[in-house]
Amino acid sequence: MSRNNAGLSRERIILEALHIIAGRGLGGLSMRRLGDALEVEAMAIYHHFPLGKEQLFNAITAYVASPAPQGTVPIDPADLAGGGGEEGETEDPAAAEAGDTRPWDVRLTEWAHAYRARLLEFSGALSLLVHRAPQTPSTAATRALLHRALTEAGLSGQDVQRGADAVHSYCVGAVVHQVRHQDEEDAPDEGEARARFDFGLRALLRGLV
Amino acid sequence: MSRNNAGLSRERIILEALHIIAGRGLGGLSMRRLGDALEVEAMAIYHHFPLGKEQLFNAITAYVASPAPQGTVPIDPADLAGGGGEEGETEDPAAAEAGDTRPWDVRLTEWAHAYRARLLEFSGALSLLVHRAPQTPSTAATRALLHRALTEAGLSGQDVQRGADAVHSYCVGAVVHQVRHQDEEDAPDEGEARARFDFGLRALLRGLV
DNA sequence: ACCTGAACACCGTTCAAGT
DNA sequence: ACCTGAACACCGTTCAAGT
Repeated sequence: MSRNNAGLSRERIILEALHIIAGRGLGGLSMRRLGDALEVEAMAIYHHFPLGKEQLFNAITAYVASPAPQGTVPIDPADLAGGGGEEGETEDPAAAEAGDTRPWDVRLTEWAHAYRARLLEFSGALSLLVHRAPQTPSTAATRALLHRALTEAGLSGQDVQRGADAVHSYCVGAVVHQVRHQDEEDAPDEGEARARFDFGLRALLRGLV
Repeated sequence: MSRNNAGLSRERIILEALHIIAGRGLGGLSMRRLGDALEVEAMAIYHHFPLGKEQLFNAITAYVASPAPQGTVPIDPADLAGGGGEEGETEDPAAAEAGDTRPWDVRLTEWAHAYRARLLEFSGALSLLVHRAPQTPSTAATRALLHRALTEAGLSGQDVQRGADAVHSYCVGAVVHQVRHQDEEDAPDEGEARARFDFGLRALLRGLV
């Protein structure tokens, strides 16, 4: 029991926290329980997140809201109150998208589906997103992607930003709506849930252009 | 200090809880602090919410998500796990709306603005909505209103339900988006925030019909 | 640098007791 | 019926100490 290097890392901590959240809900995540799962004293976590649980929540939010290539945990010692991580580690998804020659609506819809899938995968942490908007390479890439697509669609001026906000809002809202109602008796299965998501997304895009 | 009837009620408790949440955030709401604010021992709250904090959270969610006439607190001893209150006390907003002869998009937009205002007013409790979908007279009235409006707009079959979900999703998502980013330096003022909300809502309605 | 272990203030909830 | 007050298990975090 008396080791002094348990191989802890921000990434391991975040992943284990997400695992606990998936199993017991956000309220079931305590520093002590997280320490147990990592086979470490709870206080060891504070060496990696000196600002405590709030900073851990910020990092979890940045991870969940960044549908980047797997393993790309934002690593930044300064994701202080209100901020998120900053550094990615694999190739830049914005650069990969820049040369994409497919129609704007195909690119946008593909992004929306990926984002939706990510939020659903970590739906237990979804409520963290309500009061945190971390800035990561992934969120910057998303903004660039949405702006390029909507500009190509014919929007200009402030309509580009407003359109991007509308698309982003719809995606988050649709996932929240699904998660909110998923325990009801007449809840749709994943096929119908996705069909509803697409129905609204198509309508929004149609009305936007 | 030795009174045994402090005039506590579910409504007073919910209102005081909302006041604490507005001032110190959801994490700042504790049963002990709530008791202090109500000038009562924390344990007195359990007489009105026997299932504890979880039941209180459900009741708060039902209150926030029910933009009914002021003072209409859902009063139901059985808003158990996952459920909300059931009984309203003032006149039925669905009945009031039934004879509304204005165009469908006007009625729908008016509802959306009222709902948005309600969610913004209690934005500190917004994250409670993510995992709770209370059923109240107000939510039933909302469903009826949306279905009537979208049917009048020409939708039919499952498109009515899908369209209603899309509108609902967009409204919640837009408020979440605004609250998420409201502490940033380039955050829009309320005028611009509302303009963005309208921009997306109009686009969605345009694409829906 | 990385982790432990005791300590402190606070928390949700139970339960027996008061009126 | 409505509220109190002590008690219990648990929590986040600080701090001095170990390696």
